[in-house]
Amino acid sequence: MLIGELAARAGTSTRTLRYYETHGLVRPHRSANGYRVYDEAELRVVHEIRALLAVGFDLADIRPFVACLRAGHSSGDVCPDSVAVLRRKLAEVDAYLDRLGGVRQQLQEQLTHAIAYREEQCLRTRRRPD
Amino acid sequence: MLIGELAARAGTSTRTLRYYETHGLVRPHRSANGYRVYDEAELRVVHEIRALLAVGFDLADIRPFVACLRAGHSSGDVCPDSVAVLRRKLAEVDAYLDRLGGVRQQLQEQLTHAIAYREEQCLRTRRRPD
DNA sequence: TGTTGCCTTGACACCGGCGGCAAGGTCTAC
DNA sequence: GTAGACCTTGCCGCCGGTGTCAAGGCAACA
Repeated sequence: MLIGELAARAGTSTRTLRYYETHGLVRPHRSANGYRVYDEAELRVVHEIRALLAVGFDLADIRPFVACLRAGHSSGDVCPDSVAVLRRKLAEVDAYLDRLGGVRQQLQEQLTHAIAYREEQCLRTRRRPD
Repeated sequence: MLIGELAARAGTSTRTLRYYETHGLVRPHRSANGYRVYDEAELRVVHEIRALLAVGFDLADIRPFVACLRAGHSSGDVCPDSVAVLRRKLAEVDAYLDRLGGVRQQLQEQLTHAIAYREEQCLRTRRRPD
């Protein structure tokens, strides 16, 4: 399979596949003319990468999952390094949820305050019309 | 007040203040020698900018708040444009919280699955030790 | 007069995941 | 033989807020 076909089947671009390669995630061999040649298993790898990116992982975080697949496991999740990343990411997400909850609350308060202020101004204007 | 003093008092850098200026948020006048001169009110403006940045606003979102302060209001929140931004941001945060909740759940499931798989492998190994 | 310490503008660097273009090689079909 | 569709490497651009450096002007004090 050449790079264009893999890109099409994985729903991404050739540019992206080359980018993953420079980061050690995808590993084609080369045909005599220098073209990248991918075997079927790489399709699965690319899907794993895309799924994890969609969740918010960066490429460095994804590496253990790819290694896990490459080691022959049917899921990229089950190797120790992957589990460690999953745990860390879960903690990060929890922390971010906390922070975002605080932000939400602050925004809500600012909004409430602003609206109350505006209504008060409105009433005051009615009482003393220009 | 020159730029260095404002930076020190606002807890930021001169580079940052100049950057805000290019984006129309801070407005110094100039002394005869070309130096930026800030009056006291600008300190308040910079604090407003920094507070909103910390919450996750970008500079474009912050503009109405600064304009509101500059219009003489004691809070940057109370003008219509600021309220509109607050509403929009609140909606964005809510959407993001939703999405992040989904991500959290997916991570949790992957983790649960991986751990279950590993335990099963562990037991199987015990039953058939090499 | 020289040093120090402020100020000025301008411009490059960073991060991450690509998009997109250029200049060129390769393969296939007509 | 030539058109077109693929492939190659390499490099710039983007986004946003800031760090940092260069080269120079200005103020004040010894």
